[in-house]
Amino acid sequence: MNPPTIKDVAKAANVSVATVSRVLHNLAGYSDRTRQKVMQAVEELGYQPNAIARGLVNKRTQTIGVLFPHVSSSFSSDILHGIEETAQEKGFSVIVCNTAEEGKRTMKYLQVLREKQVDGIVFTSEVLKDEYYQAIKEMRVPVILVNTMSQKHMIPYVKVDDRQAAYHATSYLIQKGHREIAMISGSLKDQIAGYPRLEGYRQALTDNGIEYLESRVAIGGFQLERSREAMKKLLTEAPPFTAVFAASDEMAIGAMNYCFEQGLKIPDDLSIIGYDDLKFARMVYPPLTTIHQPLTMMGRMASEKLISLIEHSETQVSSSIVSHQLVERQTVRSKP
Amino acid sequence: MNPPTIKDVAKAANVSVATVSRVLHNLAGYSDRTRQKVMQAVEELGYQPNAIARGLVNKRTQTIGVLFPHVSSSFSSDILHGIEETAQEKGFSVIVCNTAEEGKRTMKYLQVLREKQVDGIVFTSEVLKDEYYQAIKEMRVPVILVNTMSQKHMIPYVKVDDRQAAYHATSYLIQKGHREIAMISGSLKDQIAGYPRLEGYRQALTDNGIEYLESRVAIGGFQLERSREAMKKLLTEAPPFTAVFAASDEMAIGAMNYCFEQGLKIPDDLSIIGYDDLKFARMVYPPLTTIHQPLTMMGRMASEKLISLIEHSETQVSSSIVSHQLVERQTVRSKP
DNA sequence: CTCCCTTAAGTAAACGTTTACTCAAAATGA
DNA sequence: TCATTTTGAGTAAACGTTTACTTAAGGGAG
Repeated sequence: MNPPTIKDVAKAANVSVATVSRVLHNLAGYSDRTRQKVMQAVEELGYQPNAIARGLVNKRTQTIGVLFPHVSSSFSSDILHGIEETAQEKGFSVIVCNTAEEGKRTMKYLQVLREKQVDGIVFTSEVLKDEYYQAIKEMRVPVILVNTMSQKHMIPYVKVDDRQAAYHATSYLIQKGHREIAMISGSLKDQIAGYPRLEGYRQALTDNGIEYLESRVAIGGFQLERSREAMKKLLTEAPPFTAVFAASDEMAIGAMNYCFEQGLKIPDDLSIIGYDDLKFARMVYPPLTTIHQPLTMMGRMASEKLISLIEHSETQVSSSIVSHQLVERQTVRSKP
Repeated sequence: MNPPTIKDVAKAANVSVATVSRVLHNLAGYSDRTRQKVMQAVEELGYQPNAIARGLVNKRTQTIGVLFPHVSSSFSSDILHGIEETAQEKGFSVIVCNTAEEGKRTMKYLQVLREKQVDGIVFTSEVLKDEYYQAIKEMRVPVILVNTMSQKHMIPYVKVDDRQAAYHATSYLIQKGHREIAMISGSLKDQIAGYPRLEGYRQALTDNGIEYLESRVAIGGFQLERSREAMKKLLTEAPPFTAVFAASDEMAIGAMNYCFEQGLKIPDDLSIIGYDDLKFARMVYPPLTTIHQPLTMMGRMASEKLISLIEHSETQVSSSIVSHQLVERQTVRSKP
């Protein structure tokens, strides 16, 4: 009563397992008549190949692992969506691994992925510690970084240029006539979403002959509450300003929230530009002007790169800086 | 230069593979000295067991498959988060399967999961067609339904009582003094998020002696645009009303958006209550009063049930109606 | 008619584990 | 001291495939 195996098919069709395997793989070496017998047996028994057994001999599982710092965010799930989509098109399955805050579970998961013999790994939104790098190197499978990178190790990545995008956002505000521009930034220790974005902001200011004032930068985590506080701080402590660049949509929304509570109107009293273009950026009111990161596409690209690395074991690493896009909605207005 | 196998360890430790296996599994049958030799060899070679080989003999892969109609939504990713979390605690990995719109890829994915020999399946937010049921039955692995159910087949599920929750939402509006209450509903053909919620709404009205008017119900898809249109229709065509119950947060936000554009104030001019309590429900302004579905917890419960079914092959199905919660924020106000 | 090549198929090893058996030596008991 | 049990280990089959190698038969060229 166990699921039928290739042996059962062979017996039913009165041929050897090798022959069954051959017709199933469309290889040569059998007559049309044999083919028919085999197919019929397959049909009658409802035979389905066992990918585990196949994986054992082929040393390929057609499975990739994807590591995320926090699976539930809209951000990660958009990336995942892209990854999963092309993976499945190319015949791969994806195992999701939520590494939790601080990557507490990263090492454990890396081990699981190794034991499960995944063919490749996508590593997202987290800095690639040496420890991780070593572990992955030992597994001898390709990796792709998404929304993160490593200057120490040559690993292909897919991300937008955060510095440039932040520069773009800030320049846009300047171009709209703003000169007193505040920023809500992530932690400066954050080498991806923190420091580079601040640098882009600062550079844009400088390039346009505007003085960079530390007092106009508030550090607020990426969560809602922290950014409300940041906005509050900015509003009370900072010199007057007419626009703010928030390092994430979530921050922008938090800031907007606080402004509304204080009776400030957006964009009339204050312009705001966000970063990420998460789904809810266009759902809030007024719809948020922001920097669009093509997350789903980035996921797709990562998947493609990874799979081509797996299948052709190309050794050349090729990273992609994908271009962001500034999407104008209704939270920034020109200052006359 | 291939990864070391148990044989390599055996050779290095000068024992048989059986012995290595035994010490690795903490079984009896070896001296302390042998244990040490083995452990040392494991250490030196950096041996990691091959889960594929293990899966082949044990007929267990420690992997579950999770089917989603649309991976990228906040809704699904919260459920996924819960599932993944407890799965990993219990030593299981999860393969995500995005079945796409209309479950176009469901059958294909079911086959993949079968070939990959997953130990169980979580099926979410989609109606379980007979075809799916048959396929799963043939795989002989346990299934858990999340946010959906089947009255035809006895399959354990985890969901909130949509009818009751909608009743609750509507009653709440009534209790706040509203008597002219409109609704933005999903398709009535939707047996989960559509029809039952409308029924709950209607029942609450009736039970409170309020006439149910079909003109006060607008059908709008679950996306933003559709719900904006629905709100527009309501505003122009429906008799006057002071509150609206939206069958999803997304709908509620769309409706609010449209109201803002029309200069209506929420909750001053119109009260709105949503459904789901997605992350952004408390991020919009004003924060949305809504029905909370404990999605992450539902995911955890599903995982737990599934794994206990896998491990103890209990035959009793036990479903859970988890309780929703009405979370009061700022989009509903009492009518004097 | 032979020789050789092609075609159609079978045999068996290999993939890396787990585990039921087997077995020798050591420990125990009388 | 001898019989019996316990302990520490090894042997080999099994899991379900894939695939290199072998083989037998058939067909064509000379």
